[in-house]
Amino acid sequence: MTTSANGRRKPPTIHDVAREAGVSRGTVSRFLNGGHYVSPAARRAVEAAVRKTGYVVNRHARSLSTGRSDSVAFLLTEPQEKFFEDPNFNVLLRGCTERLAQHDIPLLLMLAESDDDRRRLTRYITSGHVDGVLLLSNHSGDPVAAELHDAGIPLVVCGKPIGRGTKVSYVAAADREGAQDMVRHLLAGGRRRVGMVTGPLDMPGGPDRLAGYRDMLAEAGLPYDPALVVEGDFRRSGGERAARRLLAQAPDLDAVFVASDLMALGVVGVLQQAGRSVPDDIAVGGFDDSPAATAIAPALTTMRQPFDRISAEMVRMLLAQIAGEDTAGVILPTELVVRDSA
Amino acid sequence: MTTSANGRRKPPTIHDVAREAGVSRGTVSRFLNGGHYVSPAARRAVEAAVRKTGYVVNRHARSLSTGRSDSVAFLLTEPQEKFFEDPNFNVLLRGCTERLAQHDIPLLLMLAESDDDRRRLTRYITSGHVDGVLLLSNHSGDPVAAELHDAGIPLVVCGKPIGRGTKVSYVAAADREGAQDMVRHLLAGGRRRVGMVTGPLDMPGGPDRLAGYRDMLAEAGLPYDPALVVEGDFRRSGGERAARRLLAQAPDLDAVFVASDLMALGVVGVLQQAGRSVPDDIAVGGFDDSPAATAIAPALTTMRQPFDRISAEMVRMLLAQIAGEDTAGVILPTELVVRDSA
DNA sequence: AGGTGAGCTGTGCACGATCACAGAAAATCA
DNA sequence: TGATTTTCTGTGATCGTGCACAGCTCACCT
Repeated sequence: MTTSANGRRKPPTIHDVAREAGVSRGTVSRFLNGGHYVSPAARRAVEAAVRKTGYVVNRHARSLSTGRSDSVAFLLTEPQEKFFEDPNFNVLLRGCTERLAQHDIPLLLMLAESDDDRRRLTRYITSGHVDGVLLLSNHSGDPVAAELHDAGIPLVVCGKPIGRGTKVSYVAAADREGAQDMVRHLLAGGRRRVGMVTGPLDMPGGPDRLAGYRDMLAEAGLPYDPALVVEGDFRRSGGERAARRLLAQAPDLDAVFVASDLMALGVVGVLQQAGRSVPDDIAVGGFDDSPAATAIAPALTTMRQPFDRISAEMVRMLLAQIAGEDTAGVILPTELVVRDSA
Repeated sequence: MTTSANGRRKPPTIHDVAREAGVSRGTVSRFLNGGHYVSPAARRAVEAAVRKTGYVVNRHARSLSTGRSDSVAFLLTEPQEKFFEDPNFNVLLRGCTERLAQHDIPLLLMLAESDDDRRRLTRYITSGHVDGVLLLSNHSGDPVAAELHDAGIPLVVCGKPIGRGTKVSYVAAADREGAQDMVRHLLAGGRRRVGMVTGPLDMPGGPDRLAGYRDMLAEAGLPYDPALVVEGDFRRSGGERAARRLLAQAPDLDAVFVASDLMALGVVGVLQQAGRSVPDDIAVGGFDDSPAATAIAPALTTMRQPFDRISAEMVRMLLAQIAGEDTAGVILPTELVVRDSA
């Protein structure tokens, strides 16, 4: 362990360990990677030498040699707050972290808000610093997914991509069917003026949940009334805005299907402030079954997205791609969770 | 651009570019790193060759050669939600990202919740994958800071470390003086039963803000009443809990100094629910001047932490350390922002 | 005894870049 | 003009690993 001019230590190499242990580089390398074909005596000597020298592997050298980096990126291409305020995001992130941890792979969170960030991180990723990318919230116009895919970087996006552009792998919930189930539930409760707050229509989950809503109206023989539908942004504040518009445009509505729980919180709040009782006057159905759903009164009736399975599937597919296999899209079923709001 | 057996492209190297451009590797390398000592003709040829081959630098190889990785970690060693719900965190993170962007350095967010994560990421970092670490929220018992420091990794922590352990660089606000200013303001408003909700006493900002509070009580000749002081956790829910305890222990209190805005939101909410008017019955002073401070009624009187300067200073110090310089601790002044709550 | 295979070990090369160095060409100066 | 500097270029050597290969020892089997 030597000291360089500027006072920063120069870390020991595998060579130093080998010399210290009285064995060759190859033996040390074998010890570090699984430990097969290493005699007990050599093993003990190397263990001691590693401890004594304070050796840690140089990942640049290892990666250069193996072509792998043993790390994965979790890429966000929208303003931080949008994710951070969303309990679903936390669940998803934690799920992916834990699954990857089982393979001893660290997850690096990367935030790309500006175009400048986007370029910098794309370059960073394509230059090999991660083995693959988990991508959240790609707008239909977002070029990042296509760029990474074209660069040959293993990639799994969360949510079914909108534009039928490049053929990227994705994991999504059954948005259309889930929306159908929820609206069916609202109608079964006797509601007839059922409004909807959609997600952004250029984002995963936007159009499909709207389509499910229209499916059920048609099946029930109810007309589609544009005044009953408002586009939101998956944020709480967007839900509040949407609820105010709905009350103005269609004061007689008796139910609302809201395309995310976070927006639903905002909707319920505004409805209550306006003197409407939930669910007596207006039933509210959410989507996600996020932790926030039970944090308000009345507890939110919602469609559960299987976030555990989604994150597990995302990681599984990404690792498969990294291993050289091809993967396609996966759609997982949702489940109606009936609570008090509908 | 060849295709390997499993269908994954094998990326072009600097050698391919050199051959394509009809120059040597050295010339290509010089072109990539600043472009000095490259003739106009060679420059054009290399530019064209890079475009044609789709070359991107292999950062593992570069890092192995240079010893630098040109990336920095932002390390969080507490549960995600704790940061994500805090608007201050967003400001700080964005500030650091932007400052680093000016040097074209990507910021990698790393979350270490479990001990297992902590070990994995420490290993990842010490094995050279980042040039330095910005660390948030280190408890006094948290060994991460010491480990990284001992491993010789450039490191700057946010907030003044509690335990006088290792000598790590830090950037902090003037917690004690800021607390003094706020309590002085409350006393100047005629309040005499001034309570306090502290931060965790084993975290930066915890003990010092409490000390400032006691300073001012002493200066005003008021006794220190333990019933007026409750320890919080810097979270909104913790503020709510603390407020309920304060009301129970000291129903006659007429002011509260809360050690963070987020907790103050919770405190104000509980006080109002209990029928106390803010600021008429009870004045509330916060700390941070987070974006949340103006999101409630009454708008929060608070101590502004100069987050812009804090993030700028953290990045400056980290880059200085990476360049081989030594850095110490920096304390930046706070500023009283008088609004409606006190 | 001789052949076979498994366990273990060391050596050389490759990974893809940077960098120091030496030498050639062009520009400047006396 | 020749001497000197400046610009430009190509060639090893190097960074610290992993991996293929060859060789060596030892146990086991026929």
